[in-house]
Amino acid sequence: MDGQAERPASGGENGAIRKRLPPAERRQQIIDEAVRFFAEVGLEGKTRELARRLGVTQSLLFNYFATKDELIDAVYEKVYIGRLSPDWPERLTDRSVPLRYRLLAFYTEYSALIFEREWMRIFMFSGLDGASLNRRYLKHLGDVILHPLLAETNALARTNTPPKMEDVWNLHGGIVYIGIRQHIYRMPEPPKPQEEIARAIDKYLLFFGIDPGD
Amino acid sequence: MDGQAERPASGGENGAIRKRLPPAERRQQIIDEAVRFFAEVGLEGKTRELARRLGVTQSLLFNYFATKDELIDAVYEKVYIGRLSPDWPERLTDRSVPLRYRLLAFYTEYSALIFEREWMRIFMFSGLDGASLNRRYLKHLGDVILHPLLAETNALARTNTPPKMEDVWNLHGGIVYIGIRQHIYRMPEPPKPQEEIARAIDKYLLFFGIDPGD
DNA sequence: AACTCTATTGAGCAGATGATCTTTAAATGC
DNA sequence: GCATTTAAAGATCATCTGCTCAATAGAGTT
Repeated sequence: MDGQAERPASGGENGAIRKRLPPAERRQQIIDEAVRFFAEVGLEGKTRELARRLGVTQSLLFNYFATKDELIDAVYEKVYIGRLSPDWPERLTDRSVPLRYRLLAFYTEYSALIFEREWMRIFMFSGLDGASLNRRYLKHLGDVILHPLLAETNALARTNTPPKMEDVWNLHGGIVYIGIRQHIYRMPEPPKPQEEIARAIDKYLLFFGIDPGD
Repeated sequence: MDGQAERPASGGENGAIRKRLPPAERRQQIIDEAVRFFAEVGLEGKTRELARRLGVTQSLLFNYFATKDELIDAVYEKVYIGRLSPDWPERLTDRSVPLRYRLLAFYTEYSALIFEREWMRIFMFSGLDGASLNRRYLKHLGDVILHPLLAETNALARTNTPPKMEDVWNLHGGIVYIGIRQHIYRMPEPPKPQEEIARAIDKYLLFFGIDPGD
């Protein structure tokens, strides 16, 4: 009933011979492209289109992943894993360093990791989907980053209104929103994101009367 | 080849007679349900499922909307229209009122409008989709709200670092992020959103040395 | 060069999906 | 009560989509 079917590989667009990779390598190749693909079009992207971009047949995908959901799980894993470095909780609570520097260091590194189109979009797609990995990530973020950060702020706050968790979320959200604007809404990148992050942090510290050197 | 086909109406779940509404009313009913439906499952939600929720046949939808895209456009219109009240630019620049009150008034009203699951999620879905209405909305927001707001801040700022557009975006983003957490990531609602908004505003004003009474 | 192993292709199925068109029946006017 | 109008249902199409499986051919071994 078809007569045309798929027709990739065997020479294809470029002259590259793309057949018969070692399975581990092919699997990785598929995941890498799937991350780009799903980040661009969403999790409802079709396997045939993904296969076309890879220059392989659609059926090959199911040789490496039993179902599309399993492929998406691999994409989640690849994207979520390693996004929260395990040494941050320690560094954020190192009181030998002024809080301002700790915050600057954290958000400089963190924004470098998350202000990236693939991460931002897949995070948002999976969030809208209610993916459990997304919820776990946010809980983890709260536990190991934001909550400690509240404690650090509390330890230094000089105002009579004590810092609340919501204040930390506000700091965090204001910074993350830079990436949302850029990668979800595709607005132009702000001139100097690092500077905006620094200002957000200073705003936060000033509100609680925390000196830059504390 | 079917033998079963769709089978809604004619009594259905509840005893309500649902046939033969006036076209304008039916059209509105479809749009209303479509907003809820697409907000929940995304724009790739299937017309058959939407029809099932409405208790009508899938083919009826195409009696009111030529294509699914046309229905989605109607959803966009319903959701986006009236979200930015036209009198805000005026009220935001009324210098007889302290800036703090103007900001409080604006964000109290604005958050009441946008901290709503349907809006938040359809806005995000359409943003990820690159919908032109989404881009126009953000441009409009920048032009009629945020840019004037920068001018107002500038007029009152007492610090030597002048306010920048990015500062306004940071204020805005930090507030909007409250709704994102709640409706996109489905985290629990903060205890008192209004209070958090007030604190975000005060942080902003304090950073530029603007007195609450100014 | 023949042989083996298995990564990859090619063909196709079953169910889903947007859309079309004919038929049915609810409301209205006479 | 009957005819007319048209909202809604019912049937169905062409295509798409995730997935399966037998056939093919690339690369290493002998």
